[in-house]
Amino acid sequence: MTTMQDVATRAGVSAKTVSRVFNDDPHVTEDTRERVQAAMRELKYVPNMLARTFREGKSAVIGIAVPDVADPFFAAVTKGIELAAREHDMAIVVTSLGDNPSLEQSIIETTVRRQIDGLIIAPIAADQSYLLRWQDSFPIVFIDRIPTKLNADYFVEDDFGGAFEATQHLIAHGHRRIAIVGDSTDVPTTRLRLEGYRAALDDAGLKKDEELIALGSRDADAAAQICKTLLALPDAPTAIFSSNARFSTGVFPALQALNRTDIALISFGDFPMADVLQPSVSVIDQNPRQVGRVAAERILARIAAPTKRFRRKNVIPVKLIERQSCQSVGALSAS
Amino acid sequence: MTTMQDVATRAGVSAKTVSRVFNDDPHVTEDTRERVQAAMRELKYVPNMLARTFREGKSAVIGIAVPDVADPFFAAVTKGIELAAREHDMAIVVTSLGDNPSLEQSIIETTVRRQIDGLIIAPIAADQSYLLRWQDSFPIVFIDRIPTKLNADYFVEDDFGGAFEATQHLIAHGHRRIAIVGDSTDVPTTRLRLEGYRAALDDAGLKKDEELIALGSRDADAAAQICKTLLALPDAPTAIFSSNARFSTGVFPALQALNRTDIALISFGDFPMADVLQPSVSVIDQNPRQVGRVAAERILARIAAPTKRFRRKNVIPVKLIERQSCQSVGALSAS
DNA sequence: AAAACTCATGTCATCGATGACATAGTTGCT
DNA sequence: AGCAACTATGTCATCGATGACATGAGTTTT
Repeated sequence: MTTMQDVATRAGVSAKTVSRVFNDDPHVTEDTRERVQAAMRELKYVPNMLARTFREGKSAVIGIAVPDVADPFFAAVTKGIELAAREHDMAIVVTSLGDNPSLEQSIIETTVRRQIDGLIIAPIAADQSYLLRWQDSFPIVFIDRIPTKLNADYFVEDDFGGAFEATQHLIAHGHRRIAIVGDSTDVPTTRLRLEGYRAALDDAGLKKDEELIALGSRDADAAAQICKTLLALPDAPTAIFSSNARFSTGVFPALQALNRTDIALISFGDFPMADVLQPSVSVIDQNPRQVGRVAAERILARIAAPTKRFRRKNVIPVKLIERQSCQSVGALSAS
Repeated sequence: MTTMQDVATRAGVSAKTVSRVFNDDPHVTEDTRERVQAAMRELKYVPNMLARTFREGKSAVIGIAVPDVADPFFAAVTKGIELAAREHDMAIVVTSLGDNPSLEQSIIETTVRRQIDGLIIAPIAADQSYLLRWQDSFPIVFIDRIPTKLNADYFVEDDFGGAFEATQHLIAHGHRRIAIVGDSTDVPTTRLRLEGYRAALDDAGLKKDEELIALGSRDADAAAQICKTLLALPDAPTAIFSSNARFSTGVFPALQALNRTDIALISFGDFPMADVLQPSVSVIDQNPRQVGRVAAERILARIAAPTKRFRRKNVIPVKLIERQSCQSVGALSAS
């Protein structure tokens, strides 16, 4: 590997001068500059970022930790972060936390040792207090899920509002027995969505039936399974509110397999092909790319102005995209 | 930030001894070890990876460059790489190349400056000779697309075979006018798939009609558009071979919008919900996660044994997943 | 013409961890 | 006892780039 010293020797100057040329320092004669640049070209000099960043103590890297990079939602978030980061010559190191909350801390800590300049995290555990000690080393921004036992910036979707709207939408279409399918209430997101669901039922004066609250699934398959159980109930639901997109990709096929596309479905979170399924699935759209972008911009803003004050809690509005899956049976077949 | 020197002072030893304790060097008395460990705990010492890796000249990072991290295929590849990398305590830095080939080189070069230990790339440009000079610094592995103007390891799917099989499958279902939709033949992948398609037609003694070869689209929307054009042809195709999954997510809705789900469709590359669409879409499955894993393992193997020889060209078999979209009209409506 | 000032360039130290080597103290063996 | 072998620990240099400061040559000022 070619170093500045190599270039310096070749050009007959000191390493410092090479550094100056490289960094466009005006205090270099045109003549020297050209000789150095020629030497750089000949030796194909490439700066060693590791040395530079080591000296600065910073790595020009933003760490990203999400439950699963392959999940379309988080993949889109990642893309949003990446695009924003690139505008500031920052790279991103990405990590999947998986679904075992007890591993979260150690996975994060290996990331953090790399002297990242900022961390964007969608946590899976029920306690992020371990991040406290890092907070004055670099900015930390939570996305999708609020931090627990820690104060930090966060950008979350309007979980309560979205769930409320989704449920209300089902009610408006005449549904009275509405089930909710989701993961664990350990996840703050799910908790809030459940609350939104409950509030909408209350609002409409509907009875809340605990047997229609089907939480606790771990993946799409489990969601599909629980969906079958729900429909086998003596007093089965006529509509399902799927509290996240991942589960919707399990619930929809389950309904289809049972030939029960008469059951209304609405999903918190858009998902690929939701608009071309039959029936197309109404969703609460979260704009993940935007979430990623604003989170990254917050990190960058905090790096640029460490003392400035920012709004901690940021709720990103969600949008109901109405498709066919909530239409009443009559309306659907008539279409 | 706490350094080894801080810990050393606190424990009344030299920094080197702290280093020894940290690295489990046996030449430390139990007594000293404990004092140092206590000091580390009190000061919450965390090693500075940047310093370590700078000294080693390596960063314990694998660089990944793909056209788009948010694309489900590449997201899955990334996941596969990440899981393999983590087993070796390596992090991944991810970069999207976008769709402008002329930017590829500069994007890669910013990644490469970070002294990555290996690079996994799915290129978008038509010339990777610029990577030549890096080849003896760290292993480079191509995925999905073979390198151009460069010799390097690659792991690609069986493009020719898969396309052949897909086309043959359509022929077996009675189709005689089969269109192919894809991006540019600048992409080797597409070129090979086109060849597979042509070979299958030849094999069956079918006439190859140039107007059915609809390449050149840049995204799903363009693919949808071209699909409409195809169907408006006087002698329109009865089947479409979509040469990649991304485009299939454009073609399918287009067919549906035109109410032409009688047109058979097969997709090179599985995509989310393909199995629950109506009709469900037959695909050539590529197993992206596996592609990611083997690519990462090759990187790791090359790092571990720099002189060992490996097979350069690796073709990963693909698998036809038969669903409904190629069934003849009669069969489908009867199902 | 001497003093003051510019400007190009160089020298040295530094960032944190760690190899190479040094040193002082201890144990073991004849 | 005397010397080798070993052990615990320390000192120094190093990785590459770059800030702080130094130097020396040339230029301006009075």
